[in-house]
Amino acid sequence: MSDAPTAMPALPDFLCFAAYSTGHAFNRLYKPLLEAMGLTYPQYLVMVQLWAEDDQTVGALGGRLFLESNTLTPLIKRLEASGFVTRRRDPADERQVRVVLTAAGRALEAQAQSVPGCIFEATGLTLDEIQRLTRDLTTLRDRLLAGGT
Amino acid sequence: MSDAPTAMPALPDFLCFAAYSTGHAFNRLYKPLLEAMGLTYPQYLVMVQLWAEDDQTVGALGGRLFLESNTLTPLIKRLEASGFVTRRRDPADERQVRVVLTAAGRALEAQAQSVPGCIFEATGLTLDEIQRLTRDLTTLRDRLLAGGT
DNA sequence: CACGATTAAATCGTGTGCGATTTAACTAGC
DNA sequence: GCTAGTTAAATCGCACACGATTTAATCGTG
Repeated sequence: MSDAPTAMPALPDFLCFAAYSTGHAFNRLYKPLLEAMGLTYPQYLVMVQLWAEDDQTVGALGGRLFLESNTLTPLIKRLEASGFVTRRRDPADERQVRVVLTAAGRALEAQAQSVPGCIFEATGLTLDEIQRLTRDLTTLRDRLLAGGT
Repeated sequence: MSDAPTAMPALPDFLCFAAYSTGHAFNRLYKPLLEAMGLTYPQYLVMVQLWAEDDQTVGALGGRLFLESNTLTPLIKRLEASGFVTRRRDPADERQVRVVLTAAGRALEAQAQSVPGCIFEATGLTLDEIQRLTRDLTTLRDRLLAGGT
């Protein structure tokens, strides 16, 4: 095993800070694009999932986003208030709430088509570089989540 | 230039989501370590800066963290309430507030010595891999921040 | 069938992030 | 040396995150 750092490193050397600040930088870049559609970034992530597969439970959405109902319930209620989704208890299991797109929610996908391209341009990276970085980060994230257990 | 994606990709393919979720995973890993010291993760980032150089203005701290006074002022007030820093107007320029470590704040650095090592272990990466990923993310972040102008 | 254990959402409180505005202090130009 | 413009913090409102708890529904075992 390599040596762990002993002295306190400087801020720019923190991998955690690089991830933290890059996440916020993405959020700032997305904000004006999504604001035009009436979405926040976490709301956009929920919509992306519903566009891929409609009629999902809160738990299923949260499982892929690594978020729980304490965060998702109010977020989805705001999506409902905006008219993009409806929420209803699953008749087969009343514990679960199923989230379903409205016509307006489905229509939003067309407007969102240009968003990934805009973000891609701003990264200044090639598709290969993006894929590698995404893979590396995903691996790291899964290790961190496993280590926290 | 490479082609930008046209169809809406799936969630795991989003680089932004990889950064977003990795940031949260780091936060969850840090939480129990920092909680024992009475800090949150953003508060820890401020303390790391003050340990490197004491007596900084809110603006200087925010410049390196990419945060503004709307976020930092209440955060630093909580650090003050916890007894780790003091805040006082700079006599030479009363617009600025200088943040200074207390004895308790300086003492906390010793307790924090083990934190980077714990995080390093959890990443499962080598120092080289960490440095490369940190560099790649920092480059990306700076491009995103520049693009948002 | 009963009943304790488990599961899914919702609720609550605290602490960020951040756009927008406000307040106070400095600076520049006349 | 006065005033317009700029700068630094602070304030305000809203939307996440998340630990902890609560509520309601289902499951498992006898």
